[in-house]
Amino acid sequence: MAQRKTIVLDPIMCCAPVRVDVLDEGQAELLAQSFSALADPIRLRLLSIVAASGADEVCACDLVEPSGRSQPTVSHHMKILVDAGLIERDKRGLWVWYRIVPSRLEALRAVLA
Amino acid sequence: MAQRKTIVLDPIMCCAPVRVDVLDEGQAELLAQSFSALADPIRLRLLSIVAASGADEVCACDLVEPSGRSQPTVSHHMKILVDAGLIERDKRGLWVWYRIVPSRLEALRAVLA
DNA sequence: TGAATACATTGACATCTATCAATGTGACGA
DNA sequence: TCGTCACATTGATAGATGTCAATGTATTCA
Repeated sequence: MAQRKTIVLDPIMCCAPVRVDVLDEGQAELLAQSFSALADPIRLRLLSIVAASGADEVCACDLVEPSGRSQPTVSHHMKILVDAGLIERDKRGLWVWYRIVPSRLEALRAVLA
Repeated sequence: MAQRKTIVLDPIMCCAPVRVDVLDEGQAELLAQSFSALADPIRLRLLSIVAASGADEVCACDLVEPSGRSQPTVSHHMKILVDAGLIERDKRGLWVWYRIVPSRLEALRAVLA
């Protein structure tokens, strides 16, 4: 299976906005990984469910049914979002709780400025 | 070959930010196509070259060498960026000129807010 | 009209990705 | 300790994607 390294981007900003400086290869590679995490409709919906929930955290058990995918598939997608740094995972007892990482969303926003 | 439909997102905003409302399936599908265009390091660099150039437009002939890819590959990637609405294409004579579409970048920024 | 130029398209291939059934793992409760 | 529960991992498969050589298509100029 393809290995998916956890990204080590600075959470605030990895680089200047695309309008300012041409991205070097390393920056482009890291950013492409982040945007890849957003490049799937199921992952966007999962991210949105977590981000838009009034609560700070959302249980993994509440993601399977609304996503319309199997439990292993949801687990797979959540791992990609976590590895991209967009979501944090916290296991407590039998349940896993997810919350978004606002600074990472902001970092991607900054690149598009 | 896979067909790639031109996206018809509203150029300013397609939907509420992910923090506000859960994306519906149609919105997620359209956004995933846009983010897919950004999910490749070569495309990010091409976009950045066009966006960061002092001039309003950049000639296609100036994209091949800095990208380190063949001419057909660059043409392929530019088509994806154009279809995603992130870049506009203008052919004048033998040359093709590209310029970015700021409103589309802003629309993606808005979704991540 | 014909040759040269700039870019697009085709075709082929290797790699990557999404998906699910089956199975594994760790935690809790009886 | 044993069964159950919640989630992760594995393995397999179909489809998508990036890449380039070869070729096609306009456009310009002589």
